[in-house]
Formats: sequence, C-alpha cells, structure tokens
Amino acid sequence: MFSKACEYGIRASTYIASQSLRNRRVSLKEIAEEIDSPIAFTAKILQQLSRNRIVDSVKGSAGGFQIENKQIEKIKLSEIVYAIDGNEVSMGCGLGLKKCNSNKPCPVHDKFVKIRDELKMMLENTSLYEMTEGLEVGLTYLKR
Amino acid sequence: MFSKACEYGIRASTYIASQSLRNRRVSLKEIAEEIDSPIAFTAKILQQLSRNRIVDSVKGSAGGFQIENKQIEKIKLSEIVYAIDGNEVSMGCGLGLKKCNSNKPCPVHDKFVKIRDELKMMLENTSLYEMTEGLEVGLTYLKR
DNA sequence: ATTAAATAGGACAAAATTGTCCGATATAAA
DNA sequence: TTTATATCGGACAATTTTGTCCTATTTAAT
Repeated sequence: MFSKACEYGIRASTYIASQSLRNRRVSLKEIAEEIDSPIAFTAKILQQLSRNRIVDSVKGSAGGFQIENKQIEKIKLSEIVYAIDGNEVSMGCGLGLKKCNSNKPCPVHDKFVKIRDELKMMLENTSLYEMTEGLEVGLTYLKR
Repeated sequence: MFSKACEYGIRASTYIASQSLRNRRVSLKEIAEEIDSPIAFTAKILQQLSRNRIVDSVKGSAGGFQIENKQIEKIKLSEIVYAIDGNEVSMGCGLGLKKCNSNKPCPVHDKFVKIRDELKMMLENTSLYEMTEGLEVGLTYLKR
C-alpha cells in the first residue's frame, strides 16, 4: 500500500510526536532505534518531512527532531503520506489507467473509488496525536 | 496499491475473458495492444497467470490465451491479485510491522484492518465476468 | 516434411526504490 | 576559540521491479 519510505516516515513522525508531548527532542539515532529502521535511510526521510514542515529539525549539538505540541493534533496521517508517496494511493486508478474517471472508467472504477474514498477519509481524519495515545500506555507499538 | 505487473495482469485477464465469451482465443500481441502494455513484460505476466491456472495458454500456430467460459464467473479479482502480488495488500500491516496483530498492534492497526477487510471483500466478491460486462457495450475501458 | 506463427523461458538491461557513506554545516558546551 | 555532537545533502551501492531480446518448443497449415 505505502512505500517503505512512507512506512518509516509515519513511524518516525509518530515517535517524534510522542516524545515531543513529553518535551523531549529526539536524535536520528534514537528514532531509528525506536522504530527499527535503517538509520541513514531514515535520515533522508526525516529531511523530506522537515522540508515539508511536518517535523522541525534542529542542527548542532543537542539538536534533533521535534514537533510543536499544538501541531500534533493538527497534523494528519494524510499529510505525511502525501509528502512522501504523493496522493496516487488515494486518487489513482486501481488498474493504472492514466485517464480513468467516471466518464471513461476502468471496469472496477466504482468499486475502487469506494475503497479509496474510505482510505482517504481515514488518512485525513487521523491525527498524529491519536497515533501517540496507545504508545504511552504500551497498547500500541512502532517496531517489529 | 498494486504492482504494475498486477495491474497489467488484471487488465489482460479481463480482456481475455471478454473475448473468450465470444469464443475468441487471443494472441499476446492483441492483448498488449488492447490493454496498452509492454508486450514482452505482458508475456511474463501471462506465463504466471497460466501457471496459476487463471488463464489457459495454447502454443503453436493459431495459439494464444483463453479462459473457459464456465470459469469466467468463478474467477475472482482476488485470485489474480494474490497470484501476482501475494496477499500482503489485504493482509499486511499498514506501517510495515512484521508481527503486527490485535495483541501487539501498530497505532493504526484497527483503522487499517477496516479498510483492508473491505478491500479484501471487494476483491473476493468481484468476478471476471462482472468486469467484462461494461466492456462489451463501451461503458468501461482497459487502456489509457 | 517444411514452414510459419505462436507461447515458454532464460539471460540480460533499465529504472526505481531502498539503503550507505562521508564531508559540509550548524550549534551548544567546555 | 575549540571541540564534540548533531543534521544536511551529495555521491554512491544494492536490491527490486519493470522491461527487452533471443532461442527453444509447440502446433496448424501448406
């Protein structure tokens, strides 16, 4: 469904958010350990998220990544996904047709639109804050 | 959502089914033209579908691909997808966790299960026959 | 039998994705 | 001011996916 880069990006953002809520800025090293991802690849993805203003990065000693607390509730899963994978996943044709639409649909157009619309709604309605809730109390996990 | 190979596979199967209903066996060349796909790559995918008994292939002069008419209603979209992409798309974790399940879920486990279950139901309930219906009357398309 | 036309399958090539390494740059602390 | 510790970003490498080409094999028709 999503690329590896996107999966790591979501997990990283969620971890950063969970720590930002405790006023902790976290390093790349810590992030990669906590989400079990390849560190250098994760660095690239964090750069992308930083350029897209989804996470804040601070260079230099005691630097790292963080997200403003008031942003954590505002940032939706969709923003992370669109920043890394684009919106093909919730907008594109299931059979790969470039110009598939309701006027010139592929044979599964309507059925896919239904699924994709639900996916789209889910992504656009799920906030980073929601995703951190279970983490704190050990109900949800970001590795393995 | 699906790989290119899978998209071509679905489109090819649908075209073969539509022509089999008219008792026409079709060649690789015709298929690739009608679904606008790279011919040699499409050949590989058809071999896979043939080995998985989703399409029948006939070698030699006047050979080509076909699907038994009584099978066209029985073959579901899910069989094609699983044969080419596996069932990761309807079973795997949205964040790429290997051991994600309801006991040790990722932060979006429940939300993804809901989407994936619907996708799974749709794939398993959509027959090749259904997909050919609009084609005949020019209501649906397999290229561009 | 020979030939023409078709799929099967192996080897190879190109492109995209995933992943690594290292020097440049920025910043806090000594 | 120097040093230690971060991220940034460019170049490179490995792997996977996508795509091509060519020969072998099969089959129908001549």
